[in-house]
Amino acid sequence: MGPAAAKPARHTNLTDVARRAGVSSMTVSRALRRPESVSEDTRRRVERAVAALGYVPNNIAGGLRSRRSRTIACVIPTIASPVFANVVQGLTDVLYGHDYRVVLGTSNYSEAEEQRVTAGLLAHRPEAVVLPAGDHRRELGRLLKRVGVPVVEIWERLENPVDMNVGFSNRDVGAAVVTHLVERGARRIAFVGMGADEHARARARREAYAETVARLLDQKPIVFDAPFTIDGGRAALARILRDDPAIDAVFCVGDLPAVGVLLEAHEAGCAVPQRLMVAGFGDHEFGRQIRPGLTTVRVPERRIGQIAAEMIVGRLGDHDTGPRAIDVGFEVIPRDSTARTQADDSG
Amino acid sequence: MGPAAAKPARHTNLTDVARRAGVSSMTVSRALRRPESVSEDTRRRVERAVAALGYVPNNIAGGLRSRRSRTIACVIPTIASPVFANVVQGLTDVLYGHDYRVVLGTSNYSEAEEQRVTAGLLAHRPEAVVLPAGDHRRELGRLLKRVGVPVVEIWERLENPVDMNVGFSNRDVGAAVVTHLVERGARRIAFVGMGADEHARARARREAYAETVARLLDQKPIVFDAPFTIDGGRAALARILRDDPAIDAVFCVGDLPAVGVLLEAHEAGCAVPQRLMVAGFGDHEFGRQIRPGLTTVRVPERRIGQIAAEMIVGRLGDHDTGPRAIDVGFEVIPRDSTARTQADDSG
DNA sequence: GCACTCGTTGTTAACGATAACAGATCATGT
DNA sequence: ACATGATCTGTTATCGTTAACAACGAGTGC
Repeated sequence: MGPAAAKPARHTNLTDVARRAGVSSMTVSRALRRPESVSEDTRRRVERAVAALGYVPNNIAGGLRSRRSRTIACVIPTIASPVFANVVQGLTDVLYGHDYRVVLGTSNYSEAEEQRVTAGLLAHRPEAVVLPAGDHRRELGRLLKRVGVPVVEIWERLENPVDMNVGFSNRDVGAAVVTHLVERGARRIAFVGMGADEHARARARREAYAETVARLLDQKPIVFDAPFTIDGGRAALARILRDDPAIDAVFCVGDLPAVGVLLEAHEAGCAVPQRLMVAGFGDHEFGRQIRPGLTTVRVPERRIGQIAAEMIVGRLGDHDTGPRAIDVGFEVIPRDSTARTQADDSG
Repeated sequence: MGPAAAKPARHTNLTDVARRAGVSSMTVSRALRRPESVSEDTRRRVERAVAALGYVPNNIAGGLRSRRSRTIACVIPTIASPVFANVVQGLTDVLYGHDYRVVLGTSNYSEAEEQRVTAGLLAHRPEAVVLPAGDHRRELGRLLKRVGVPVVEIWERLENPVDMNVGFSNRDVGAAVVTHLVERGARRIAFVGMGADEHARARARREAYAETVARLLDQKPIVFDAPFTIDGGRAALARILRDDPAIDAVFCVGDLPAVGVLLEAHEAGCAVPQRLMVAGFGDHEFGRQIRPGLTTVRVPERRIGQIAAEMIVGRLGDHDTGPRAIDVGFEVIPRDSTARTQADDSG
């Protein structure tokens, strides 16, 4: 152990295997990648030599020559969020089955970082890049275009994707939830948003809320902003009950504040769903466990990752025919927080 | 767009840049990797040429020659668990700062899969491998040893790590929680475990529980097994109250069943913490929000990833002097579920 | 003025695999 | 018997970079 790091040792390579198997290295390469293209006898001898020498293929060398790194880059804001973790899980699930690996980068919700990280990943010559739909830097778009690598923008369904796109429409989400509430008897619906922290997805939900209450109830939007936390939701409901008691339903931008609304309602003696209905977004575990159960919207996160992977595999394979954009939709999960019966409604 | 996938196009390479800058490609390489090793003038000319041509370095080629892929492999059971997601986040946080990328693999809690995935990742010649401590297959250990790549086993602190190791001791966790309960006045403590699903970490906690109740209370272990869910915890407490009403504290193998215990206690009219104290493990969000708050154990997940990364960077750099094993410890978070006062205790 | 070092740059030969092509062998049909 | 094609294997050059070494000029000390 000297002071300097030991130079990584030489591994056994194709030539070693070839020598041992008594064939050329090209034959070994073939035997490993397309076993049906060599004779039965050769294949067996190569297999034995590989096992005996413990040969591990070197994708770096192969990738250099063939220009196919068998690597897909994925840049997300953070992995420490179930949303993106699930997407990545779906992505790897499918890609590994096709012998692609995933190289991960995190942008920590910073566009500058996203740009830097993506550029760094490109040095590894990924065969495709996956990143969340959103307000990328212009530079990043140009970089990706110049490199000419296939790109999948995920999560949000876009009007004009850079290349490929899988996601759902947050506008549709807003409309669906409001419609659900109205069907259950809501007559005056408030929206709990995130104020200055509002991102594009949240904005889309809010705007769709506004349009839909206008259309179905002829109501003006009533928006209460609060931090995206349980306590934020509590505070929001306190204000709602004080400022506008006629409100009989609340649509929260996410499940966390929605749970806060439920807890505050319980303490304030405000009956859910009889007096007030509550709906959130994201299908957080909380909402499933709390009583009454929280009506919410479930997005097929994992499925988004899987579909992105399938698109990539199709594009890189020899059957580049699949669609370039897919709307995976979402699911409104009705639970007790909006389970108002006709009898309740009349009260 | 023909039926076959287009062969990835040739990118601008070092030679292109060199030609434009009027130097040799070796000089460009140096200017990019160690700018201080070329003259001021040369550096500027190279920078300009790089910018003009939009050159993106090719790590595949560089890695082949230098045998340094600047890639770290990380194999975890699933990314869709906050535990591992946080570890990976910590890992990438640090590694990206040192210009390493993380290639991810998931084993889905299967040893066979772990073996396969790791072998696949090794083809990309990672400079180190990170994987959870645990019962790897023998083959895997041999493979890693033969390849000679540095390995960090994470999460659990091991007696005999394969190579490097960062984690905490689940035995210490068990002892610390029981000690906490005893200090708060517990006299008869039950353990809610996971029965047949018990993994090595859970077992360590259970065994330490048994030893510590023996030592401090001269009590025999009282174990109730239940599924690792909220409902499992509910069922476990129902049995506890029926079978052994003298029990005044419950240590659950995880927060999920512990929350179930809390909920069931509430419904059964069993006062927490006065009549019964409850402790869990994992610092799940639930436990923070529920009332009474759940006493639990917090493990510095992200820190584990960061330390693993630091160990790797040290090992691969020219200062291979750091420790090869680190116990990151853990933190008992006392909340109301064990906040019994002296007065309570006497009742 | 000579040997020597230092800083800078260039030249050459890998790294380990695979694409592309060429050659060998063998069966088959005519 | 011979062309034809199918099947299998070998040879050569190459992917883009960097390690290793060589070379050169300028400055330095004696």
